[in-house]
Amino acid sequence: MSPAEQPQPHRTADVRRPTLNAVAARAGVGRGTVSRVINGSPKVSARSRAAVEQAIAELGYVPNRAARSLATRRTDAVALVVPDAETRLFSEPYFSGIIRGVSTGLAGAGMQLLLVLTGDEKEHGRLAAYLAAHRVDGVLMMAVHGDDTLPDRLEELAVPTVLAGRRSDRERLGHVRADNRGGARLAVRHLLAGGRRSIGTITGPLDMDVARARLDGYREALREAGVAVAEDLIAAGDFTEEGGRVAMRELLRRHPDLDAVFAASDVMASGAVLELRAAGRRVPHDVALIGFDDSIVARHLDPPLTSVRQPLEEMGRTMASLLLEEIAHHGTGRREVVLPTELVVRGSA
Amino acid sequence: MSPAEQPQPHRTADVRRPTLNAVAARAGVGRGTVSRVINGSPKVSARSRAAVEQAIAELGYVPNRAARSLATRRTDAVALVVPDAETRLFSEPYFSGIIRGVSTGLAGAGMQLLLVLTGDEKEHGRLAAYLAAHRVDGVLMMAVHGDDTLPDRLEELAVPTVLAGRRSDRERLGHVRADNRGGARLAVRHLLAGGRRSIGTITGPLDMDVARARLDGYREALREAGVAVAEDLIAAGDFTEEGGRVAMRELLRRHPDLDAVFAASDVMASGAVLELRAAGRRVPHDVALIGFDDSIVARHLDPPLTSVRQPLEEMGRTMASLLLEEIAHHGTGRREVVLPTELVVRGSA
DNA sequence: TCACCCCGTGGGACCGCTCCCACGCGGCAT
DNA sequence: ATGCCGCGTGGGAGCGGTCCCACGGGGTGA
Repeated sequence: MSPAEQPQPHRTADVRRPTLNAVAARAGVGRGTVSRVINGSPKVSARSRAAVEQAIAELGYVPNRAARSLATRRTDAVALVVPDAETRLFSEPYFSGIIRGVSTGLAGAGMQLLLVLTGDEKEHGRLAAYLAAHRVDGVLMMAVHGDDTLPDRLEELAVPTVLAGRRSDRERLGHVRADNRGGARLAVRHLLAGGRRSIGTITGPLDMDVARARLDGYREALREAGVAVAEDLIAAGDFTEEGGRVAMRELLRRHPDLDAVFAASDVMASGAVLELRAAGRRVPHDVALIGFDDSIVARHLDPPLTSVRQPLEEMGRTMASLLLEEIAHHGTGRREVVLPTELVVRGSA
Repeated sequence: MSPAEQPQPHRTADVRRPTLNAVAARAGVGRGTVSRVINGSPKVSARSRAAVEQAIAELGYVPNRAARSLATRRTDAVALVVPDAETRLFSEPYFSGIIRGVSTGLAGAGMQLLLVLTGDEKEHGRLAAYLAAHRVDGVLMMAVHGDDTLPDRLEELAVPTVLAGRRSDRERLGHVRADNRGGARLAVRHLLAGGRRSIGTITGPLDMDVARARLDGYREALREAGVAVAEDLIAAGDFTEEGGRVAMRELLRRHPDLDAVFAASDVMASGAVLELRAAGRRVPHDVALIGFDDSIVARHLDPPLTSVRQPLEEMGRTMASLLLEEIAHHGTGRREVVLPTELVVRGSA
């Protein structure tokens, strides 16, 4: 950090809060005893405990986090790292849901949540050092890309880390993800159950694990139904609306007779709808359509989009608890948790 | 905080980071000098500075925030408080845009961003104490309700605070808001320019300042165009889709001949669209429609919704800088900043 | 040449907490 | 009665910074 970036020195309004010493004096006990009461140590007599608790209440004492942190070498804070490029994704329920869960999960443990939006990968070196340097007890990362090296750096630095989603199926760090494959299977089974047989899919970028998993689920569902998987019914999108539109156009060109599409995201599905409409195909009459994410656009599409929902809040809570565990018992954690998805049936399929 | 809530004691991996003392030893200078270099004091000879900077680089030294915080009685952190009830609003670009701006604005000053989701108002007492107790240097609050007392508590506790939006036109705390009135005026002028004359409006809950401001803008635009404001062209919504739908139905009942509607939010507009469609009115042919917020639903409505956009990221940045100023020069701040809105014209009007 | 000043510097004294050692005291076995 | 044990307890010694005082040395003016 260059000197120029330093905030100007100042002092906050000098209303000094009561210290642990003040509590001790008022309660007529030593500092050690107060500390024990605050930290719930059992080795305190009922009398002392009562006296201390009363003094705390009377003084409105709240422990100074910085002092505690300095002494314990803990921070009681974790960082939630969100790549800046993905902040438009904030707009998706994805982030809000997960953040909510994370927040709930942490609050119970008295942990603070630091929100860190990172720019490009160039910053990652600095960021890793920053996070490692007694800043936070652990790190949660969202929207990790397959080639993101920040998690590895954090691992080297022995910073407990939990990811939302994995970078690949060889992910070594602890992470939480939705059952993307299972969700895709649900979607495609639903299409099959509706009598559709020529089912295309619009995938996400295949260097992303989610995209691959959803494609796998598509393949599995067809296979288990004894339907041959035609490779030209698979079109690659990029999780954008325009990408979905282009992919849909391509699918229609290759298979004018197709009667259903599973899109690996709602946003791509919304692009597909536009293209289908332009091509004079009615949804769901001519072509049934299912998306993934159950995002806001799903409800507002015409017709409303059938979509696969992930248990976002639970994912967030799980991330929090995995991280807390990893923080408490270094190295024990590093587990992966897969949570079930669910099909939300609306008008489009 | 009850003892039971306390995290179990533990130590993070004891890879001790270099301290300021280590840097001093390595550079062959005193602690004071190192501190001066880090904090950009001019009272350091070039020779010492160079030596210190080299030692810092070699050791990979990063100052310990807790220690600094303890000594300075600052935290270099601010809290962003978001009412939990509103977290679904995360889904709106509103939050993501503002958070982004805030994050950018703070990063430059080396400030950390603490995300705090609060539950019901009952928590506010605890929260205020918590925030005041040396936790953060300042507080940013989003989605403040007119009757929210947390800001007042913070004010009493002399915690620098900046709000997103104001609670009423008598707001005493520093805040940043969009020119809601002006935005509404833009919308209604656009409808008038399109030849519409029987223009209704769907308002938000009128106990909210934004809602009142947008209604005021509606009235002003009509008045300045010499169009009489018919009170029965005003229907109250509640910023929800269903509310928008109900309000639209009511407007159609009262004024079957109406030819345009200004909805105080996109979400309400999306409800209105459904109702208009159900009533066989074509948008924009029979009834032109404009929303507010330029949210995602706007782009995905059919037809795409003309809407008023707020400069969200700039609002966030401004909030950050107001807060930093207030923190630096206690009491100087407490300003209000109103940022201009802009009409994004799409298919619906 | 001497007094004075100022600049750069080292290091002591905190900031408020936790950790842990040592101590006092009552109860039990000897 | 004496020794021993263990429970509660007080308080010293840090944790890693900042602040500020006091001090040495070179330059300036008398």
